[in-house]
Amino acid sequence: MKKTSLNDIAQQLGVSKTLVSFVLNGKGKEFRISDDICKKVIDLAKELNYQPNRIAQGLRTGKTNTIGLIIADIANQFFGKLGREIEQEAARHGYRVIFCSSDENPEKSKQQIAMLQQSQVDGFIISPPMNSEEQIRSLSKSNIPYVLIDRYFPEIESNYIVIDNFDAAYRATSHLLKLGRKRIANLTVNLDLVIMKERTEGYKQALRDAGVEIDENLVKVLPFTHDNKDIDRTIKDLVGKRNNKKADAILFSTSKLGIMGIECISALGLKIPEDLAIVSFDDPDAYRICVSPVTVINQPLKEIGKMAVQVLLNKIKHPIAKNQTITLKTDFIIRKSCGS
Amino acid sequence: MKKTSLNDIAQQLGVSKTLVSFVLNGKGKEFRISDDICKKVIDLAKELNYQPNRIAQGLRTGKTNTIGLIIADIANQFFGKLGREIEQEAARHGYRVIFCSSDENPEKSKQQIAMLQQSQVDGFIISPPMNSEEQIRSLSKSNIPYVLIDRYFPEIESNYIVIDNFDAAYRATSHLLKLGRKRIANLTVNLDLVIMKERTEGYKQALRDAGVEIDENLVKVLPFTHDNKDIDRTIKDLVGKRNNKKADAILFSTSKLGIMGIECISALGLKIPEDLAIVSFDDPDAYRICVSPVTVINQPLKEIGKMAVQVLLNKIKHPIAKNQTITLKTDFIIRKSCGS
DNA sequence: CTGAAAGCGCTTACAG
DNA sequence: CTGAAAGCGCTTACAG
Repeated sequence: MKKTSLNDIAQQLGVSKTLVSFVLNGKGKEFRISDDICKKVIDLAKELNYQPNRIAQGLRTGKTNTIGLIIADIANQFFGKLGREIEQEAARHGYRVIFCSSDENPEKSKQQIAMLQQSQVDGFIISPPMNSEEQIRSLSKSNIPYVLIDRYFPEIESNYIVIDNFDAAYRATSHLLKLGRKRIANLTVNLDLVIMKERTEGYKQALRDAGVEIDENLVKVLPFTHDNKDIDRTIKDLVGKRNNKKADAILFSTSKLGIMGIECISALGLKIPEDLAIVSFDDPDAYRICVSPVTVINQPLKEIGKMAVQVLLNKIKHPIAKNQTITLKTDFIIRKSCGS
Repeated sequence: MKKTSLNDIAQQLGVSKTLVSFVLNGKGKEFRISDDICKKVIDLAKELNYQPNRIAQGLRTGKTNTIGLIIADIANQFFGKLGREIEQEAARHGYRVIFCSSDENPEKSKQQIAMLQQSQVDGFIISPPMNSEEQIRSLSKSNIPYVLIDRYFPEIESNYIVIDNFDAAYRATSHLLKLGRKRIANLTVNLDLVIMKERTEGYKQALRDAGVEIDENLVKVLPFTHDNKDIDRTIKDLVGKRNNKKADAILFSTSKLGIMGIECISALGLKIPEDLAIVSFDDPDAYRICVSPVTVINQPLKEIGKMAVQVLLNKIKHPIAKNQTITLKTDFIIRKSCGS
């Protein structure tokens, strides 16, 4: 059973497909097509269950109403929730979204960008992996609408939506200091991205402002491909028995680190917050039900997703629009992992 | 800067676009086009950074190499991980995937199916919400390739990939019985779906086989829109102070229930597993780091995703292929939430 | 071996 | 008010 096309409707009604197209696109009045004919067209379309072929439309108009989304990993709850918000906001505006997980791999994201371009997406929302500057720059050059989320490259003029990482880390660290922690560690990841640096900077500034000496041994940068073993080694390094300058708190820069970290800490038989206080970026489900629910820096995912779509659609509509750079504040949610 | 098309290449080289199309599709040899010309075409394509327009291709060939995926919620880690596997396997075969979250809402999934059909996807992978039988049946009627995952409708002939829910629940319940639990509750959700019934059936059969009387008061069915309050009430009902026939264990039929449940149990000051043993379907991160890491029924997500794509692509290639119905076994992972 | 032509299903100037 | 025609960028039978 072939799908019904505009032409089928036109022929059965003995009118042109121009007319059918006008009516079905709600331009009946604009072209002063008689109500009678309009009704006939609409009724027949419904009867034949006419479904417009969006790719034919896209080919003709150059607009597919599709957004390409590239994130690190949709199975990571941070991106899952963010993806969900983006999907929802996009749908509200009649856009579909094609999801791609880049695994922080610039080769992959490059391929995915090419693939999405071939699919004629109207624009991109990208959480760019490190070393993907060239790809992003080339989007700019080709005048393809895109907005970056979660990360950005200061040297490239882009639309982006990020959070105030410095401020968030500063507040988290200050919180630990206020509760009397002195040897605060920062566990982060070598994604060579400004946002990670900003987090560590905020952490250091808080220490400085409190007159606490910065000990570079307490700043641990893991490869972004870290697994349990890397974390395990690092945690042991920070709080191991032979260490006479043990850390008494850890600020995790990602929840992936945090979740793995908590597993290791438990395995070592250490108690949170007694032996070790903990704060982390992001707020996965896991943090609410673990031994000592985790105090977190929660990102406004709903807003990030919403803004990303809105900024992108605006750019699609107005290609000459100035780039928008939006920095959102985070929520600091105090639970039990820092003691009191 | 306009994108370069087949025609541009043809004109610059003074050949027909037929030829260019052949060469670029690797059919140079098949049509015995001279190596010299082949090379010229390929080189120029590279130089001009030619990107084939996939939607034009799709319009012409009737194949878009796109899969439509409809799941309940991509922010739910179960579907996030599953979606990831599907994306990955699809990419391996040159397919893209459009993600849609239906929120278990048949109205939404209906719209999403229509939208995806209009986008000319080659096939669907669907986790159908309850009351979506008609939509699924109509896909069958229209001969559109699709495969169901996680759930299925016994009365509709479909491709589907599910797990052996009865067996999984049976084993989990038996495990609790072996550890001496007598008053085992089953917390489930009123998704009027066979899979939920099978889970409860497996639970009941295990009780029967162990000679333990089934107490219907211990089977709690929550509305699928449940929030913390619903769970809270239910948990209190099961283990509240005034209850002289308290439950001593709970089998959660979904991890969403389980995560909320553990929050409530902790809030009530109850200890897992001392006061209450716990087993749950699915294995989100949260379960590994909570107070008492949770013993779970883990679904083989990698395999489900892989099979779903493979079965779908097979159906796309061979539209008359018989439907495949695949039931996979689950892993039972013992942690600490049941004691020993 | 290579090219001219038709056509996938739409939209949209243009003409009357 | 309505229609004939061109064209978006491809693929593919057909012809030579």
